[in-house]
Amino acid sequence: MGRHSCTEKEKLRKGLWSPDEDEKLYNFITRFGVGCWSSVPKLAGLQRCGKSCRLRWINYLRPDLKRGMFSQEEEDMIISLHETLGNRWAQISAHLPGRTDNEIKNFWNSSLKKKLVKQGIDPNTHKPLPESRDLILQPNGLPNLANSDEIGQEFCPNNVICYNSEQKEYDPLFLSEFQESSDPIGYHSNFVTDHDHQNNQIAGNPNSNSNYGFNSMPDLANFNPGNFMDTHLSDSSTSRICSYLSSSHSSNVNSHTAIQANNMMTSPETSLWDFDKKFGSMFQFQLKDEENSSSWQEGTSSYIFKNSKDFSN
DNA sequence: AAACGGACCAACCGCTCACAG
DNA sequence: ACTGTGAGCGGTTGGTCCGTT
Repeated sequence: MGRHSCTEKEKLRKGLWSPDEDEKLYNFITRFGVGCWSSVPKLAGLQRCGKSCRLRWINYLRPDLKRGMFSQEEEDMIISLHETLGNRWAQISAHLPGRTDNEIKNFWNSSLKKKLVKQGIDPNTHKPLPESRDLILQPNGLPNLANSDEIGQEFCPNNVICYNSEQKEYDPLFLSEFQESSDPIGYHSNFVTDHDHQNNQIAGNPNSNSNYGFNSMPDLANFNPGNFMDTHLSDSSTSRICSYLSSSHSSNVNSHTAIQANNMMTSPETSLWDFDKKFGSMFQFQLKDEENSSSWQEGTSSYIFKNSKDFSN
């Protein structure tokens, strides 16, 4: 007898989450906190398995998620942590606040791994590849000057010329790789400063040139809920917006969001989980009723989640 | 303009672990 | 000690986007 996925037991939805589902889950978790995931779908009125809800919350809806491009510091830290921890993404993500294991894993597989290979470093062992080039770049993108005697050209930060010393040929690909990793502001435009973080300006700011799929995000730094239009939204924007809205009363966005998230988790309302054991179906009714009573958060978030594509397939 | 291919990322699957009964 | 259940984790897949031909 093989295992069955949670969606096989009942007719449960799979695939991408709709804004409506996101809203239900977000409202439920912010109200009652994280408890027994297996009863979340029932209580929140979702046709999903608890596992799917958990993943959606952790990887997407959580208000303390950072999103946006990885900074050079984060990149270095991932490489360094991977060297000691291996593919233990959850442990690695524990060292990077606001980043999920899934996000780091994807970043590693899609970008960092290739970058290391091109730098002549085995991404598994973090040691130089046997056939690696003579010029080994450090994780921060700078050349390892310990080997500089063997390098045909001197290292010059603004006018670097790189040679494969076997062929003594100019290697444009290698050069572009170097620039990409060493010039985070210019070429990549993905450098995220502490200042950016503090002002929550990373995602959605068209000036930030984020190429991580948040191009349709609104500029949250200048966001005005009154002028908020449907066109500002994408399916990947909702958590950021909720985060913003949740914290819009405070000038210190990040700390307020963190406190709110913390309060959320320790909310006395989490007693719902005990309550559910006895009065599950009855409470579901009550919960639906409560959703109709509006608060600023529900009002704004349902406004947000209503938008976007049709996910009803 | 259409077809194609690669990159990226969200989400699923299946396994392991922890814990309660 | 054993068993069942739920949570957590890592590998993998499939859809979408975007650049190239």
